[in-house]
Amino acid sequence: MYAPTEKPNDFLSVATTSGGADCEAAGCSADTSFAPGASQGGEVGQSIGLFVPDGFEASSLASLSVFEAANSVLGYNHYAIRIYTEFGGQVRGAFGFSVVTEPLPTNTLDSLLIGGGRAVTQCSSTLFDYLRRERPVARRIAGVGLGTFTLAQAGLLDRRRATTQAEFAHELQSLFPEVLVEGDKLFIEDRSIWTSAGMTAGIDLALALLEGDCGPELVFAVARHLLMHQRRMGSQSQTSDLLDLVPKSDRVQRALAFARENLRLPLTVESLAEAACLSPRQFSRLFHLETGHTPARAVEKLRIDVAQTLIAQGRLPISAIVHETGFGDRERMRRAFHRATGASPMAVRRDTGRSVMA
DNA sequence: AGTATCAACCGCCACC
DNA sequence: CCGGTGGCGGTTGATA
Repeated sequence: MYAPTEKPNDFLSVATTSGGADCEAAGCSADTSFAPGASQGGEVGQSIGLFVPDGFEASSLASLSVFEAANSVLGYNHYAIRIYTEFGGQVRGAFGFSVVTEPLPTNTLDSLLIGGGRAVTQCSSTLFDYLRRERPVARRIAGVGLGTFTLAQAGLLDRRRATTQAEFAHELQSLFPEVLVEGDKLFIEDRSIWTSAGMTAGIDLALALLEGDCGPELVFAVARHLLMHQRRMGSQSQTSDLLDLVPKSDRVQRALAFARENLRLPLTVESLAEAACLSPRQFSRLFHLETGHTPARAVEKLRIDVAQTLIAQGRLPISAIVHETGFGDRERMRRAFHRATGASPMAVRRDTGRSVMA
């Protein structure tokens, strides 16, 4: 659960002077009315900072939307959200737009996220010194996507488990042999250092940070606010088969949406075909053509994915998860898990308990 | 472990 | 003729 920070905050005053429109768009209102350490509605605010290097990718900013949404759901600024560069001022993203930033604060940050990008050149040694200095002070530090490389270069990931975008995992490992790279995970936490894969995995990481602060109920509300179909756990593979389920036609998309929303129903090919307004035969054919999966297999993958998430959360008994995911009975779910993961649901629960929250 | 049943899948063909 | 669609029937695999 959330532990209030006792640290002073000298950077909030900077925010009122240098926080520009870009900063406000990311959720940090220039006239933010709360200050960490002071109560509002019985809650204490926390500072979330994102460091962006020159040439950062826009997806680095996406993780901030989680904390912005949390503020929106809560109805007040529980999180003070800031974007930083080494010395403040404008920084240019990989795709041409600029963001107004503040200089990195000292001894004040509760959580620091590090963004990255393909176009990012060498970061300065001052930054690495800063990260090494802040690591024991900040409650948690996270490398989002290629930001993992910055943490590795600063030596923060030595003998720690870490992940990054799958296509750069090999490079990360060869450049930094001391890092225990797990290139297929969505996100990993190892002793308060978090790392994630690229793109939307940063959002999943941010949701996990939020859950640590405020509990699962707020996370569910924020996920709904962000119109996320389902949350993904860190242990899930970046190359999850679910990511392949991106059909081109409206009709197959309708059927998939129907399946996601009605996972508890039997979901036969016939019922999915009806949702897609196609004959079962044509639906089957089209579905396989567009997703590379047969309808029954895709439904099973959806069920397993949701079941894995619920199992990892550990809040529901297996029998309730069986019902929620439409498996019908424990034996069917156990067999489906064994087919997909080679392990039983209980083994997955034990495994995720170790690897996600370790 | 063996068996019956049924849904899913897929090749083929016909129709529009 | 071609592409999209639907029906039929055999095979396969999961389940009871």
